[in-house]
Amino acid sequence: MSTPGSSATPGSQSSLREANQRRVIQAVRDAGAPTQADIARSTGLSRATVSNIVRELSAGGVLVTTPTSAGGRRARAVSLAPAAGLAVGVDFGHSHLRVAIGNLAREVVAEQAMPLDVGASAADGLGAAERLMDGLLSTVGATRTDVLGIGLGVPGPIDAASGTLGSSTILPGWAGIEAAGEARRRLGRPVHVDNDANLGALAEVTWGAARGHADAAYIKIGSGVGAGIVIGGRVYHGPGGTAGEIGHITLNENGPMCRCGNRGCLETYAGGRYLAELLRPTHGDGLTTARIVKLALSGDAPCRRAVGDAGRYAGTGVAGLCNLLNPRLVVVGGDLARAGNLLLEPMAEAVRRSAISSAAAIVSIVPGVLGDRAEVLGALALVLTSSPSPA
Amino acid sequence: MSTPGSSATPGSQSSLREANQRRVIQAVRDAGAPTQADIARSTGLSRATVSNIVRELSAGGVLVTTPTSAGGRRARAVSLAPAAGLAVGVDFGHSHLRVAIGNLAREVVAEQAMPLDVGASAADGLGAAERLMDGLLSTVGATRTDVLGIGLGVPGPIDAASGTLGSSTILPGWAGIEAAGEARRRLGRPVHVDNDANLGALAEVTWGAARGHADAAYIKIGSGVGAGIVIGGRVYHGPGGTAGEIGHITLNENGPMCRCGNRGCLETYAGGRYLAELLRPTHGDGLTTARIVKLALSGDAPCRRAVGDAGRYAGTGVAGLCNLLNPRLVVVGGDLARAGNLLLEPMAEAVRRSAISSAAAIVSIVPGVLGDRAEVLGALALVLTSSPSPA
DNA sequence: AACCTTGAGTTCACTTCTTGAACATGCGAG
DNA sequence: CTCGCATGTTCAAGAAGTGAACTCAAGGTT
Repeated sequence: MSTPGSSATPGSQSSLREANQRRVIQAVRDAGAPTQADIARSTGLSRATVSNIVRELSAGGVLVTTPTSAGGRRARAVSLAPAAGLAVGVDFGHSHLRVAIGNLAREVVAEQAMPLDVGASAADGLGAAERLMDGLLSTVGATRTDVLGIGLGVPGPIDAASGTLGSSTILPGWAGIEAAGEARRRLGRPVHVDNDANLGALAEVTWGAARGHADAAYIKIGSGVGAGIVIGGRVYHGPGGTAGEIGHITLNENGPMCRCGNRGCLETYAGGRYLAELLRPTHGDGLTTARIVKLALSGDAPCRRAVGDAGRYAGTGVAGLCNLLNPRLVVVGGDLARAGNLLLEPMAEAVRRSAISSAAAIVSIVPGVLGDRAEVLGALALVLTSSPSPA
Repeated sequence: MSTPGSSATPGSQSSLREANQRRVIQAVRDAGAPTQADIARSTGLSRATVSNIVRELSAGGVLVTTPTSAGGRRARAVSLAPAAGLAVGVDFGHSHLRVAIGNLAREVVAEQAMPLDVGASAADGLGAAERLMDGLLSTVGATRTDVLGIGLGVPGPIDAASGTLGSSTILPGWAGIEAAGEARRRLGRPVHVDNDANLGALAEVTWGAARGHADAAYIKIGSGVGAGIVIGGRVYHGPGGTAGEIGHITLNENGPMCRCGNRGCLETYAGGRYLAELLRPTHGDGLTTARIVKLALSGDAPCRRAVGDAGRYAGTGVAGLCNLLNPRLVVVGGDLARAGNLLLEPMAEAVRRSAISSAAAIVSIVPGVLGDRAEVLGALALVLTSSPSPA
């Protein structure tokens, strides 16, 4: 009776069966709504085996087969049972809160954003998230008990294992908060946490520009700079849980002071908050990253220059990443990425210039396709991939 | 007839069988010379299965059972067949050639090094390796047909998949050579190639300082600078096959010209060849890395300073690596590492200083324990782990 | 000395799984 | 309208793991 999740003794036939069930579920997850034949091809299993496993998992309520409305044969799409549960993604940005609800078939069924004060406490933020989530759930006729898990995105370094935020987070009200536990207590459902860059990477690799790539890097350039590293199809967190902090590699020993306590970090040359500082003499106070991008796109010379330089510096850092990890694809996201080629061109140029030739030759620097939804969608994907109903 | 090594399609029964064969072999390796009952207990497999697998592998010549000399029943110790096959590791350094022979029990049974001219052609080098290998084989009473595979270590970037050397190799006579194929033709046995840093990483993780670590980095500082990155227990090569080129991350846009064509690469600040350049005014021509280390250890002030500075610069680069990958362990090897704390202290200090605090806090910078044998042993491990008879 | 206990390794019947082949089904192209 | 063809299902055969029964030998017990 399809008891996935439970693990049989390793090496036994039933463990093989379970492994193959996981393979099938993973294939469905990866492909969205494949046919059984697709699954057979992508997993390498025989059609017969796939047929058996799909029947079992359908009986167990894990998968559903949609009889191709047309009524006939020719492709019965298999997908994860939507009624089996919902996933909630919550993204805390530096000035906004965004919540999305999706089902196991990876369809986003509801999504909403609202502004949130940077200085808000963790309690305030979670309270707002709670209300937003409940509101969205009621619009889709569901309740909290339908929620399999909640993915939480926070800016700044976080240990995904313990769920504790580092001190250098962008949200001062959150420093040192054991975010995962706190959210679990308030929301009453399993919570998974990760930082914004890792979630962006997860989203882009699941739905976006890096789809189908087992190895890739996602660079988020917004107010700060961070990276999500995808290795073997999964976001790599590293032994310490905070991998991907590309924003704080040193470009210049004697450079500007960074909020992390070092000097000359990449972030101080490419992060939106530092660009605002740079542009203060010409543009005054209150310049946001979004505004800088807008001005740059409309031809404002200082802003164009600032964005271009940010791209060059970011490219130098990415070149280092390319030397170390030799990826085929680097996806660029975050607010500053909305400047398009104003940012990407100098960035790609810097990579070609600074990376070792064998690394520069194979890497493509492309913009993310999910925009400011990347983080919420990643939070959603976090639930769908990390605590899947059965996987 | 026990065709281990060849991998069946994942998910199939035969793949399960292979996995269980590996389990048994691993158990034997871990325990030394266990009985079948011991194996059954430690693997969780049934005694019947163990019996079958042991019979197969014995017939295949991989395992041997010693009939407890006493003649009777009661514990037939199982061990890896020493004669089942040998692995050969070959390491081409910038000035030497080193060959080691090991058996499936991971014991090194013969090892020898000889000087080799830097300018030697690939054909010369392979010829010398051939003679050295044959000589060593005869000393252990074996022939080439006993060799299961040959691991080849070369300095410089190499695509492990295609086996072609990049142009920036340290050995000019090898540039563009399709090393794996060339060696296979000459030596007539399966050949696996990788670069020196990756092999050092593999060796340290298999036998040395990083043993038991699934994630770690190995930095080789010798004439050049390179890294081997271990992720999930395996050396990570990246999509392009040349990951780990830490020697060519840019520390200074306007720094010294590097042989890779860029300027201010880490290698130009920490690589032995550049230190020799730096010390030319005080010490004249012909300074080797080994000599610099020796002088530094014996108190020569310029050399101490040069080594210390190299450590600081290397540490800055390693800090970037720590920010990106957040490892718990960084092993330092290569000729310059023989300077011990003269190099490691400033290096660790630079990491503490330049890496983000969460990354600096958890990382240990330790010296490798395999010295200049690291690469050969890694080449040996390459054979034992990548195409192991069955392992 | 004869006997019993105990654990090791093997054999056998049984069950679980995967798989290739054969088969039914229905959409598209010609 | 028919044929080709890919899809999904069923079936029998083969591969593999497992518990139980069995053989075997050492070592202690009576």
